Amino acid sequence: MFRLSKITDYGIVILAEMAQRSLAAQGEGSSETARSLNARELASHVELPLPVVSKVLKALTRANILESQRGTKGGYSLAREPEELTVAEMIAALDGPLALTQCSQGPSVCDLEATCSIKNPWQVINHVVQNSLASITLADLTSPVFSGQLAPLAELAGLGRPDDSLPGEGN
Amino acid sequence: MFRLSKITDYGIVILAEMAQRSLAAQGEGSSETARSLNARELASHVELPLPVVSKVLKALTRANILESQRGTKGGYSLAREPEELTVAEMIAALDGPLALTQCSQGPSVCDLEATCSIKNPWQVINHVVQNSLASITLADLTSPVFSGQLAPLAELAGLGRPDDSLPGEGN
DNA sequence: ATTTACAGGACCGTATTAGTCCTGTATATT
DNA sequence: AATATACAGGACTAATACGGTCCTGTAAAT
Repeated sequence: MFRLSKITDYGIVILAEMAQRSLAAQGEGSSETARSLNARELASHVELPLPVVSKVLKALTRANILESQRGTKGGYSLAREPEELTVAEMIAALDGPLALTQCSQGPSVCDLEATCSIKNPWQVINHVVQNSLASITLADLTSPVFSGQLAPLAELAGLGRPDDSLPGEGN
Repeated sequence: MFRLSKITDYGIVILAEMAQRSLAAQGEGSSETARSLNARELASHVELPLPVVSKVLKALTRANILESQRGTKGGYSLAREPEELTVAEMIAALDGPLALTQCSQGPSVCDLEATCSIKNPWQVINHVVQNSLASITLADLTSPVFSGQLAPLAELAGLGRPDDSLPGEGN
């Protein structure tokens, strides 16, 4: 169905929440470093079950997107500034590396390798998508003036050809 | 895992095959209209089981990407010139419309709609990817000088930010 | 009338996903 | 030190989706 997993979806929601909180904390004159939030707090803020949130947080920590602190006053905090964290990275951390089709993963993975004549093209397509996702940061996602900010990006994608797919509801 | 379905993968291979054949037919001085190929022929050319190929062909026909002819001398042919058919369309036809996350599909599909603050951003991300895919045509895929042809496209994607995701094998 | 080939589903085994839970380890407090 | 808190890393299960096959019907040519 060409859809991201729910875990990834949740992950981005959670990261957006964290980015906004750290922003708010800065705004009210706290110290620069964002306070770390524990899994329970985050779960209640995004209204998702604790085990799910916990799973996501652990995965993001393994991917070095979050930093964790154990113990009584433990919790999670962003390992980087929101401007430095791309959507592509978040997806790679939670959904695995982007590989739209088998042969994009590397040689000898696809059964059709011998007969298929479009290996390279698929790999390029992969890169195009990858780079699209790498061009959007967590900061972009939480920015209140988001649509304005992303306008150049939309243009970028539009450079190719007008969007003539998705022909209405004709399915 | 954020991967296209095999059906989609096959579909693009099949379409590429058809595009190349119609090109070859033009080259050897046949009439302008490409001869239609039946499912059996196509299956043997791409070395895939007939039922699978048949399934793909039917789906592509429903999506108006192919035209079908029934009966003894029946078969399938491209409904449009390869230059007019985008990868985004092929994917939409076989994998369903691109919706990276639930809330991209439309209002009231996502459980988190009330609390989630990043609806629009997801939709924009969706569009960026969509437009990337819409910028590549079937003709691009079969072109022998493909990598050269796509260079501007790769640049296009690179405009955003260098590809800093996929941090090696660090998973 | 018969043969060929597409149309449109139903169907089922397998693999993936979503979500929960359990055991272990690090840290802060008392 | 003992205890409570919170993360780390898996194992595990039910539900879902996917891949692939097959069956019945309809259109077209001989």
